[in-house]
Amino acid sequence: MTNINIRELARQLKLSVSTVSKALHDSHEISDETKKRVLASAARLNYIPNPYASSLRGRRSKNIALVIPEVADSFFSLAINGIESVAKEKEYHVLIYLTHEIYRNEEAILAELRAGRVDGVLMSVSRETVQTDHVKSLIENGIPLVFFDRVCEEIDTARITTNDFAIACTATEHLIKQGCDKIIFLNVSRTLSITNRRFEGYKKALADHNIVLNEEDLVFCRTGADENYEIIKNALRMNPDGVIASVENLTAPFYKACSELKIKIPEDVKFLCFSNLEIASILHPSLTTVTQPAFEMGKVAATLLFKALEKTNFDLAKESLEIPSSLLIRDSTAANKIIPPV
Amino acid sequence: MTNINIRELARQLKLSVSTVSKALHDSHEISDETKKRVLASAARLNYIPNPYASSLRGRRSKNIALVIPEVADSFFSLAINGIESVAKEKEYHVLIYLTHEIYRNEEAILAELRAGRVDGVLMSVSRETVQTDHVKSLIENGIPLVFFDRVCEEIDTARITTNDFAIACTATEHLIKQGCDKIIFLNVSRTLSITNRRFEGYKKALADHNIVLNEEDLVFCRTGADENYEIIKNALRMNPDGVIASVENLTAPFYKACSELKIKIPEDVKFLCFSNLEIASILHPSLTTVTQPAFEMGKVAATLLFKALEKTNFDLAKESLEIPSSLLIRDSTAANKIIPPV
DNA sequence: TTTATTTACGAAATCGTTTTCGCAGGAAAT
DNA sequence: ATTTCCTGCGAAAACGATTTCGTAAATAAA
Repeated sequence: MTNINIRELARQLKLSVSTVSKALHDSHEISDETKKRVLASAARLNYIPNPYASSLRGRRSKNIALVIPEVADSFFSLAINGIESVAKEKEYHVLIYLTHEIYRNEEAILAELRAGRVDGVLMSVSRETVQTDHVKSLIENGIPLVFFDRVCEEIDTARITTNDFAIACTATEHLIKQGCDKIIFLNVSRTLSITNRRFEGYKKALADHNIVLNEEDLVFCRTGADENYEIIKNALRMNPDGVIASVENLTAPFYKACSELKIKIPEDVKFLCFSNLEIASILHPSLTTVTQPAFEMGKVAATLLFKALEKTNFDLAKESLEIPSSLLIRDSTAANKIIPPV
Repeated sequence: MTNINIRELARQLKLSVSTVSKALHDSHEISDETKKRVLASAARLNYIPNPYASSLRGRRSKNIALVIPEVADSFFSLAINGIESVAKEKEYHVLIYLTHEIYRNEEAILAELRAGRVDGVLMSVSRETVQTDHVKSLIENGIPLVFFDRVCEEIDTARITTNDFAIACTATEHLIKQGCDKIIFLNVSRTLSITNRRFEGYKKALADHNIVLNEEDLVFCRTGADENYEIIKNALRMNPDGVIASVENLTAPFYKACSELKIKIPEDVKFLCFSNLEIASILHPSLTTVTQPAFEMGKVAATLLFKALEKTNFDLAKESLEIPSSLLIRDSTAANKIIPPV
């Protein structure tokens, strides 16, 4: 029924508990013969060490936490795969926590983690996060944390990001080259570093091409698909010829709004989105995306965290890394055919 | 730096460790005044009990495991939300494990879980799973398990499923009513209970309408999008007028294949898919789906698991539940216009 | 007044490992 | 022949909480 423990194992082998433990850990103190006996017995009896006893004694849990806003977002689900692949290799376990983009959830989660349920934390902050005391407090408690994608700039630890500024600039220039000069930027948060960096890249591209940025060109969306649909419909009334959506889940409301308003993509308005949606290529028109290296970012973040866990004196603060995104040009930003002058 | 423990807390309060522990657990043995003092001190010093010590002593971890094939699938990401919502309420933590549809991964994960890292398990089996010894062994170790969506029929525990058979029948009949009589079924596994039940529902509908089922009408896909694209292209050469895809990730290869072969949906072939994709409605044509109550299923499965954890003598085997899916009819299965006879 | 009961707390055992330390006994060195 | 050094193992002390049991004082019952 319940699991066998090391004492019982020792009793059956007529050895002491400490000898068995050492044999299982392949200690040099134990003869090869004894080791073989112990391992054979352990396998036969299906002995698995109690993880809580090990953690309590060894002060390491073999758990890491993954703190993210949402899981129903392709960036995060791909990143999880990257993280899981590393964790599995290191024989670590992954605890998943969702903030649902709410700061006080994030705060409560990190507070709980301070107790040591996990050895380290991988995190992407919520849209609302401005304060960072909860993160500082965790790190001060000796729990290393690596940010990926959505980071807190002021925290001195590793940040795995992508080139949001540069790629947003490139993407905006792409729209400009395709003939746009009234481009709207759909943001979701005034505080989120990544979308703000994307916005800065967009501004840079406009400035470089002497396009004036009007206040109305920056539109803030919310979390619900329905409200975003309304917000986008409103935004489209300003007759933009290009739209950049800073997050994936604005795609559906955008396509719907265009369809409702009989606005044609890309003829009337060109559209591109920061997205990892696999299905972007079968949308109609197929969607031009800025695609982040989600799996890779997860993998690198996890690898770094494990380095910090394995090596002492490993300074995470010196390990930030930027992995480039790619602009995948598809039909939603195709140039209009030039009607030849008569 | 490191967390304060109960001994230090007791020292500062000039109380014994046991008194402090009891006060924190609101024991009747402790006076209100002392309780107040202890709670105040604990809050001030940011005391959080070491979860491993508690788990070791109390023989419960406050962890549950979620074992699923993939996270990059809308059904599972929505189900995770449902599960997380319950876990959070119960102050439990969720460990996530991915099998990537590989049986031996599933086996290794469950073997590890037998040691007691978690108090209970929520699981959706991989495509490859036929044997069930790993599950039995876990349950025999006293760890309750609840299946959701993809279940093992022969294991005597709670199964949260949806009406795969009935809804597949309904969906197939819908295609028949729309004028199809050569309908192909895209399956992914010979062993997976849910897609097989869907297949049975499809067969029933065909039989009810006196449509002969040819061997070639059942097509098996694989895991990679690219190979599925080829498989589907091949299948389309049989000129079906209807296609049912039993899992979500066949949508993209199907649309691509049709586009490549210049086959029009729904004029040349009507298509529907078992899917929770939110953007089904903005595909072109918008996609008719059989949509499972993913969030609800996750939530119910988790709720049931917690009941089993809280109550003794709660018989999970008697708690299986079926929650109906819905057929969301959109343009990909629209009837052809009837060309009036001259 | 004596005895029973309640109240409020502390000492110590316990959960299952890991690790430090000690100690035999044999081998090697002096 | 004595001392030093390995080798292989066991006893016991952690890790930090919970819980059982014991007990002194205060109160209630007799």
